[in-house]
Amino acid sequence: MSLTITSQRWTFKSPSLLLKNLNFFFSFSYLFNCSIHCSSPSSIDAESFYTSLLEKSLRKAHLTQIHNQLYKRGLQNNGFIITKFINISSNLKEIDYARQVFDEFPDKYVFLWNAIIRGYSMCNMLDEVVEMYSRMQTACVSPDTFTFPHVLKACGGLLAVRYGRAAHAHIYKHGFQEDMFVANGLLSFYVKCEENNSARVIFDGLTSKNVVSWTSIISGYAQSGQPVEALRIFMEMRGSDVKLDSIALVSVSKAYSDLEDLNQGGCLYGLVIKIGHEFDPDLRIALTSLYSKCGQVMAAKSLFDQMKVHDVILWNAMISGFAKNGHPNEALELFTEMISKNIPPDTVTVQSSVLASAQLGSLDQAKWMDTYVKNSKFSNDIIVSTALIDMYAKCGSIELAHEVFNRTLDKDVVVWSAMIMGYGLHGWGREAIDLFNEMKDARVLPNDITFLGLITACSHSGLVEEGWEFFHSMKDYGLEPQQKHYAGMVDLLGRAGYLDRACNFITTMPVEPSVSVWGALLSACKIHRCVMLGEYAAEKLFALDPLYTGHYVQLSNLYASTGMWDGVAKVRVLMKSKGLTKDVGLCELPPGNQIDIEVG
DNA sequence: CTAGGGTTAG
Repeated sequence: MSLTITSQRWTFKSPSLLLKNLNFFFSFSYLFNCSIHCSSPSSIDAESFYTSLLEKSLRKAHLTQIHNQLYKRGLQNNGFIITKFINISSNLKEIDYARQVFDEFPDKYVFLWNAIIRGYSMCNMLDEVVEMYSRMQTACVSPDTFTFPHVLKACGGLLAVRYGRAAHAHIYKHGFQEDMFVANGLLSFYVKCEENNSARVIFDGLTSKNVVSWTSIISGYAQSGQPVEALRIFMEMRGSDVKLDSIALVSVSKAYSDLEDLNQGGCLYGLVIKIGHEFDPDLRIALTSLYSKCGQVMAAKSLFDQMKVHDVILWNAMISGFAKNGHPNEALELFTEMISKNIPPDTVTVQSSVLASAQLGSLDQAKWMDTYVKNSKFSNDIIVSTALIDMYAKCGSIELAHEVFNRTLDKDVVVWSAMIMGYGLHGWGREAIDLFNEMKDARVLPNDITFLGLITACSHSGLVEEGWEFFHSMKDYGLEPQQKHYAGMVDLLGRAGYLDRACNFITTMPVEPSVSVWGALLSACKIHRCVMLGEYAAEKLFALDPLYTGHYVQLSNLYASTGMWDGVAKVRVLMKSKGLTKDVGLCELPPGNQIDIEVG
C-alpha cells in the first residue's frame, strides 16, 4: 500500500508501517496543505488510517480534506470514523463543523450522541449539552454511562438543579448509579449546586470511593463555609487506602485558608512535600493563597519566588494576598513588576491591585490606578469599576468615587451598594438614602449589602429612626437580617447613645448574637464611657472568642478612657493568664476538631 | 469519548 502526497509517493509494506510513519509526515504540518491520499485501503485499514489522520489534524482545512475523502470513498456513514471526526473537530473547537457532520449522519446511535454532547461540553456550550441530551431522548436513543458525566457537568455549570435531578432519575432508571464516573458526576453536580446534603447522600452511598469522590465532597464543604466538616472528611480519607494527589490537597488547602489556621496549614505543606507534590504549580498557588490568608505573606512570597514559571493566577494570588493582609505597597510593586515585564494582567489582577490602592489610602496612587484602568481593556469591567468606586471612597474622594459611578454603564446592585457604602462611610447619610431611592427608580433590587450600607450610612450620620426603618424594611425584599445587620443596628443605636435600646435590641434577636454584635456594643460603651455594660459585652466576647487579643485591648481602652487604671492592669493579668501577648492573633479549631497530619 | 482543584468587586 502507498501514501501519496501531491506528486510524491511512498510505498509501505503494511498498513501498520504506514501508520507509524504518518507521524513523520505530519511533523511538517505544511505538507498537510497538499492533498494526502492513501491507495485504496481495505475497510479495516480505512478506519485506522482515517482515525490516525484525524488525530494528526491541526486545522479546519485538514478536517475538510478528510471529510471530502470520506465522501469520495463512501465512508461518510462509518460510525467509528465519524465519531472520531466529531471528537477531533470538538477538540479543535470546530463545534459547528462537528454538528454539521453529526446532523448528516443517518442513524445516530449512542456513540455519536455522546461525541456531540462531549463536543458542546468542551466548547463550554452548556445549554446545547442539555439540549442535545433531551433531543437524544426524543430520538429514543438510550444513553450509556459515558453520556451522563457530560450532562451532569453541564447541569452543574448551569446550576440547573431540576435538570440535574431529572438526569439523576434517568441514571437510576438505567441502573448506572454504581458506575464510578456517573456517581462522581452526580456528586460534583450536587456540590456545584451547593446541595451538600444531596451530595452527602450520594457520597455515603458509594460502594467504593476513589480520590475524585473524596475530593468532590471535601471541596463541597470547603467552598460552602464548612471547613471543619471538610477537614473531618479529609481525616477520614487519610484513614482509607485512597492515595492523595495534588488536586485533593488543593481542596484541603482551601479549607485551611478559610479557617485561617496556619498551624494546621503549615503541616499541610509538610504533607505536600511528603507525597512529592511540592513543585506542582497549582498546589503552590493554593499554598501561596493559604499562607497569605493566614497573614503569612512573607512565607507566601518565598513560595512565589521559588516558582520558575509565574502563571497569571499565581501573580493574582500573591497580589491579593499582599493587598488583603496589610501590605498594599508590596502588592502594587508586584503589579508594576508585571507591567514592566510585559506580563498581561487579567481582570482579577486589576481588581486586586485596585483593592491594594484602596488599602494604601493614597489619593495619588488611586488616581494612578484609575488612569491605568481607563487606558486598559478593563475600563468597562463592572467589577473593576466597583473596586474603583470603593477605592476612591476609601482614599477620601467621594467626588471621584461618584465620577466613576456615573461613568459605569449597566450598574448592578453591587455598584449601587458600593456607592451607598461610600457615602455612608463619609457620613453622607442623606446622599446615601437619596441614592437608594434612585436605585429603586432604576429598578435594581437591593440585597443584603445594600441594606448594610444604608444602616452604616444612618449610623455614621446619626439618622437613628431612618436606619431603624431600613432594617425593618429588609423583609419587604425577602431579606433575612444577618449578624452583620444586627451588629450595624447595635452600632447605630449605641453610637447615638441609646445603649438601653441597643441592649433590648440584642435580647430580642432571633439568633445568638455573634462576636460582631457584642463588639459593636463594646465600642459604643467605649464612646459613652459605660463601664458596667462594657464589661458585660467583653465577657461575652471572651467567651465566644477567648484567644482574640483585640477584645482585651478594647476593654482595656474603655478602662483607660475613664481613668480606671486598675482595670487596665486587670486586663493585662487576664491576658497573661491565658498566655496571650498583645500582638499575636491565634486561630484554632474548636476543641475536639483538632486534626493532626503526621509528617514523615 | 466520561468525574475532582487554584486567583475574583460592594
